Amino acid sequence: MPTKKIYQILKDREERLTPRRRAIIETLSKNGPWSVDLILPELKKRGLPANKTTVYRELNFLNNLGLINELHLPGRKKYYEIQTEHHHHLICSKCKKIKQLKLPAILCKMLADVTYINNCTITNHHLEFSGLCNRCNK
Amino acid sequence: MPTKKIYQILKDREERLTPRRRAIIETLSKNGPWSVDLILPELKKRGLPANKTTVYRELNFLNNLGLINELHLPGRKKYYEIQTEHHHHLICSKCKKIKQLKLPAILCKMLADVTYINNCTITNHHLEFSGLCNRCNK
DNA sequence: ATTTTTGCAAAAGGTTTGCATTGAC
DNA sequence: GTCAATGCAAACCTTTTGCAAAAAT
Repeated sequence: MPTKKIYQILKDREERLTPRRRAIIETLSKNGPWSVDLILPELKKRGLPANKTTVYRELNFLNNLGLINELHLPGRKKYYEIQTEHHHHLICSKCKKIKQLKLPAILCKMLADVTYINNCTITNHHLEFSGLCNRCNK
Repeated sequence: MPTKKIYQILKDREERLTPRRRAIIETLSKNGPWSVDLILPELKKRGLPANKTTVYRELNFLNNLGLINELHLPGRKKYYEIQTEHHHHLICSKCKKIKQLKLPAILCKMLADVTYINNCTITNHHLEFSGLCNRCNK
């Protein structure tokens, strides 16, 4: 979702667009799963240092509006991503970094088509791979 | 993996099989993702109440030996499962319970066959669904 | 002027660590 | 007898909450 659309949604809902909120949204719009401790230095770089509480609150705010997604990754930290094209993640067993991956289209479609198994209705899925990322694979 | 095999592996490694360790392994061998707070009452039921620290330590011990798997589920708690048949999870959006699911065999095989994407080597995957479980689906 | 957002400090929630004691082999 | 497992308390780390001050509309 482009940042402009997010700003529009916030405006429609009569939510305020403060400098810090804007900076957090802009940061999130860059690739990669984001955790609070990754976001904080980004904000400082942009000349809008914020308290971590603010960032936590902002992430919950955006998540509750459905504008970002919480990821379920190993470790204690919470990670979020702006809702973009459907994709999956690879956690590199060597460098521990998280990369975004896209599945082959056929497989992707097959997964999306799974809507019912064992009397369970399926509305969404998270697929996470482990292995070696392109850098560590060399 | 059957509990007997686990006991054998522990024996081979000259690790001790204490009553509490055995009770924890037996508990884990029952279906479902297990967190510390789910395991504790099980141990009490079996007449072997344990301190939560013990359970945390035991789970790390078993995980480090590769006998159980840590799951990546929403929330702050850690969940583990004994390595069984390959399967996936559904997190019910209504009752929040976690169910085990098996994918259609074709899809399962296709996923397993994904070993290389974008210069990344893939060795494993976790697939987690959200939706409504069989009970909430009625 | 009113309501939200922000920062700070403190609390909460889950997990880990240090250390003395108990128990397995 | 030796070394690992256990319980307890305290520390730890990430996230949340309460409250007063600042900023947005």
